[in-house]
Amino acid sequence: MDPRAEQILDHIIEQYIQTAEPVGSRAISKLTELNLSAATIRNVMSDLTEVGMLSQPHTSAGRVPTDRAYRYYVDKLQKNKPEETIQDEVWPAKRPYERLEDLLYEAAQELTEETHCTGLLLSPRPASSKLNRVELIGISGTQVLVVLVTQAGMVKNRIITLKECPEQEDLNLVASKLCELFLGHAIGDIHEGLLETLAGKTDRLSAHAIRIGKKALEIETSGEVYISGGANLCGFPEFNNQASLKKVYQEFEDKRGLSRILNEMTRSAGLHVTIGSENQAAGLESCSILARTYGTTNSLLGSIGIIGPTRIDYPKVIKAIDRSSRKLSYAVDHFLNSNT
Amino acid sequence: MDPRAEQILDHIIEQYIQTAEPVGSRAISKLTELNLSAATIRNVMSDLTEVGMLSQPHTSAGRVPTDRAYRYYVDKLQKNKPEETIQDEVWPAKRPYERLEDLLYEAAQELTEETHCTGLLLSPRPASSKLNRVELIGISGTQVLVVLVTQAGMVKNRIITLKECPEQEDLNLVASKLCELFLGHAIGDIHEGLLETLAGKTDRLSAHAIRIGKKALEIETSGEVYISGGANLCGFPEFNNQASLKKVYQEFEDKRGLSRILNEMTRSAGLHVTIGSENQAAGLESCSILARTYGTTNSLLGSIGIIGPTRIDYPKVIKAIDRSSRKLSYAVDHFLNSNT
DNA sequence: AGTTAGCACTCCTCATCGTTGAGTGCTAAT
DNA sequence: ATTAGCACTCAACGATGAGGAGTGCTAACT
Repeated sequence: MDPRAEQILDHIIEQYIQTAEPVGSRAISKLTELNLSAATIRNVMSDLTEVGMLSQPHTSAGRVPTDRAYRYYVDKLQKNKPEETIQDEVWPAKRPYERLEDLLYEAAQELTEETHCTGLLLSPRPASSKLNRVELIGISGTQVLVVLVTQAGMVKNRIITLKECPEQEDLNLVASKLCELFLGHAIGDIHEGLLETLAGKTDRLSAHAIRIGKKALEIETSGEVYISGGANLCGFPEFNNQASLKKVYQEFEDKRGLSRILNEMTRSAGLHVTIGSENQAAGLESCSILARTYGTTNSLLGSIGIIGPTRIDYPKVIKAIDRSSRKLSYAVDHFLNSNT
Repeated sequence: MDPRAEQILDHIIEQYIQTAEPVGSRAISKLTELNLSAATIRNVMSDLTEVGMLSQPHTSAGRVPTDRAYRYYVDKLQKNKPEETIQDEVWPAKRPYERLEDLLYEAAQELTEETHCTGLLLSPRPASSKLNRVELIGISGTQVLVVLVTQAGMVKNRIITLKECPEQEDLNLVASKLCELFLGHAIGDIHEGLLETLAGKTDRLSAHAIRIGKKALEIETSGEVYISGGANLCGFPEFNNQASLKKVYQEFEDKRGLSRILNEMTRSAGLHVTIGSENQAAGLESCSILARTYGTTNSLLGSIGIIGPTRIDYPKVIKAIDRSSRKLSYAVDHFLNSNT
């Protein structure tokens, strides 16, 4: 693409992000240093419309960037990013955190306030969390309360039902056996395969351990989605009617769509952006989602980011998310080290 | 108040609930069996306006019921209610529930779908829950994971930090001592007073128990608010602008206002209704909240209900809530009995 | 050949202005 | 006490027209 056309497109996008109004050729001619007449800009705009970067609400209106234009814009932003000159951001811990979740929520809320958008957070995937502790507590004839403590300090509990439930003493033995054998392994891995290593053993304890472990370690493979500041969407002109808001809020309730998108984003490190129709969720086709992974140096735990209209201030929001995710990573690292 | 005026007021309210449009004198004259001319109706309407039961959007529009009118209407509905002829509603358990919460959420969702409003649920107040089991699990030098199991089958865990943490063996002894002494007592009561009964004892274990129990049993005194179907509010004509929606959604996020209202409602058995400005929460002055307590015969656990615009179909919604809360009570009872 | 001024054209926006109609309040007759 | 009649109010609607922002095209300019 013509470099001059690129420049013009950038200006149109930035102008539209600021004003939410279709951008005309005159505005670009006046507001930029290009010293080009409106007529010239018009020719370029016409070309950009032909290649699907701009659209017109109606014949005599200005131009609006398409999803494709935002995609191009964001890709360029990422490419020209100053080479990760980043000093680690420090989290000014306001108070000691008891639970990892508290830390995560606070980070998301801070990001929400900073960007005036809606914050998204994907918590660490339980199945990928490393086992630190198992406790089995018989609570009735057939039911056992399973308490799993991960090395990330998260506590999960579930109640499982067994046909025949061993005595509490045996449960304790099974629990400590599981701990001993699988300490530090991902819970999902233990459940999916490692338990089988016990299959050869014929002692009573191992048999119990397999049977109970198979149920006790069955755990969510996706992280949980936390949403903060959903009401902020009511501030955007693109959501000025009930129908458009309803679609998004429905996605906020049935979180499966968001969960899929955020889990997908957590598969590789760094910033991920999905724009408008790129979102694989029916209600989010007029939204953009930006999120960045957080975690320790050698493992991605989850993602933190925001959701807003496709006309979102990408540069500003990306900066905020970068900072946020770094601060959060720092804090999580600190949290984990101080707890082991 | 004149019985005829009452009749007319009822008709106006019911008409307005159906149409969401100001109701005129002609409509009442034609639609009712009263055989009164529009002029007569007008006179009555004028009186009703004077006593604050009706209001006019503008001079030449019909009348709209005020909050006070809805209050009068709901009070009458309650008074004329057929004397609790109620057969217990049965919950057709679709699947076995592992956790009490699952049961509660499903009840709220069912109510939401039935009423097309937004469902509210207040879960049992942890501090009022009766203790069934305590486990103390040391997870680091100074931190102890506390697992509380209530007799309602709810599991709560928190992490507490102790200056000096006893060995796991001692923790186990403390836990079983606490269990033994306080089984079946409300956790809040134990924390507030019962622990003191140990103060006389001078043995090491009792000292530990007081110190740890004071921290371990510190627990929320309010139930948690669960909201289901928030997007449904987007369907009502009264919320057809961003500002009005935003106010309500902000209350959905910072749940303190709703929590206060629902907790208050749970103090006495039965149906509770707060209408418009009666709601002690800034964002809810154009909403009505209806909720009914649920629980076992001798203890109120929480409340289930709905929130919608003040122009809500009170008779229908009240019926739905009554049914729902009875079904839920039945199910909770069943759940508790099958688990002990 | 790229750029630009000029111009006709489109079409949204906004204000104006009757018109309509639903609804009211008042009065006088029943 | 009730009601018919009537004047009045005011939102809603549609038509009309001016204004203006913006476009696309063409012809002239560098």
